[in-house]
Amino acid sequence: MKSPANIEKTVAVFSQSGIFKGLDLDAQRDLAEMAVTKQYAKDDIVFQPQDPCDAFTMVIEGLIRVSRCSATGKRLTYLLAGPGESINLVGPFTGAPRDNIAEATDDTVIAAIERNNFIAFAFEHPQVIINIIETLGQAVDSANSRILDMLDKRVAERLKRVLNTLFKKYGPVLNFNAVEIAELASTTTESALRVMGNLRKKGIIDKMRGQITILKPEALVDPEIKDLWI
Amino acid sequence: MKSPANIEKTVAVFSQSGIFKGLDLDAQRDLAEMAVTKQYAKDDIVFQPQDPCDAFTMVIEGLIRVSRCSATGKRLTYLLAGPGESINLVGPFTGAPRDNIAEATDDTVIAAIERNNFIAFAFEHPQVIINIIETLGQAVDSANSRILDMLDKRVAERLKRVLNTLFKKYGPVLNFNAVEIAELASTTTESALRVMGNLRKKGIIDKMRGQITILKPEALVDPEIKDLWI
DNA sequence: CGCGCTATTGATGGTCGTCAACCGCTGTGG
DNA sequence: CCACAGCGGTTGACGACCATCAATAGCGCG
Repeated sequence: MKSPANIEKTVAVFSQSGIFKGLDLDAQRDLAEMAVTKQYAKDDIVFQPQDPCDAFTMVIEGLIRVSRCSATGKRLTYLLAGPGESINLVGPFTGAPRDNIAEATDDTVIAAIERNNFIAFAFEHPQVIINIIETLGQAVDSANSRILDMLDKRVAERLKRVLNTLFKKYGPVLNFNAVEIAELASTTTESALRVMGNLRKKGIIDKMRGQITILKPEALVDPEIKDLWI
Repeated sequence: MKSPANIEKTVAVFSQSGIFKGLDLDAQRDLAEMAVTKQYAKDDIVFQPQDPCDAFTMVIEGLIRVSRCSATGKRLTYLLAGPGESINLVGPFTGAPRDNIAEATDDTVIAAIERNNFIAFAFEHPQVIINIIETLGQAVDSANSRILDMLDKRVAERLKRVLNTLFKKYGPVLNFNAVEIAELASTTTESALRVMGNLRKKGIIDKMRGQITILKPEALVDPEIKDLWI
């Protein structure tokens, strides 16, 4: 759990993360010493609505989907956290539960830092606080931008934006199925499938079960539109 | 500008605010001494997209609307800031411009604290940082909840939610016109008008030019649904 | 008094959510 | 090793909801 190799791996991820980037190496190593790593298998639940928050959590390896459900069971995915991304920026400061659910979409390793230790560390390193606030600002902007998209974009355009964002983040081969794409584009599975059917006919993407391949990324780009933050 | 009466007024607002609540009085007074108050008339613009942020800003009196525009000119209002609410929680920490526009909807007085002074103060009073992060968390949750509402609620339900939230925040007499309500409910002016026409026929609200009166607040409540944060 | 903005209501059509049926994998259990 | 269940993918038909356009009326301000 606390083997030197483990610590080094954790430090390596921290140093590339949006939150801890730029801290001096000693501080990052102190932090890594405080971290406990945990393993999750595909589809394991990392936290649920109602769970209080007792630890800051960052993905070391793999991918975690953070989403929120409506009363009628529709699901909105608002964060896909890969290595170096945190799945709970607010929780450690308040300890309170939120309405989100976090699930591993792959075999995943996380680093968890007990909330009080994390808070103490953050206040000793103000840049960490600033990074957190900046990231939360991006989350707010991204959510508002999705609302505007729903007002004046059709499903096809929203979906292209999602695919383009995923392409920039993960490259041309995307391991997502239609349900997951729909939850990112705020639409239904059927509509997502229909639109992707068109994109396939046009030779812009290809796909097989659970996998989408972007063939012509340039066809997805809408100039004037910023990427999403997910 | 820095008359004792002014300072006292500012302290009084700070002490009721979500961000500075609970700080000891000396600290609040120190902060108020740093603040510069400014007046805005109805429809004045407080900041615009592209404006860098150089001061933390809190409303002392009046009301400021913070919204964001889409490429096609649609506008989404995501914050109505009254006394004790801040209109830029992220900006002071990054200094960077964002895509929001802030306008006074009434004659309004704000307190502005130069960004570096504010940051220094916040780091000396960690509770302020925690309050800011908690508030940003509410903003993210509220935005996501609006997205879910657009997926599985009809315009009538969204609008009732908006009216109910405004009622709780401002009481039964609301000085908003149909355009402003539409921008809060993510719909068009016509639809907002139509729905409010129905509510009037049912005796739930009354309205005249630029003013809505809630007659039966209980008819707006949807159990199971939390209030919005706007 | 006339211009402009808000309110109001009607008519129309498009988008897309919903329901339903079907196909082809894939993995499991007999 | 095969059969079957179950899930993801695919396509079609239908219709509700609501954005859009349009036309008009009322109020306020210079």
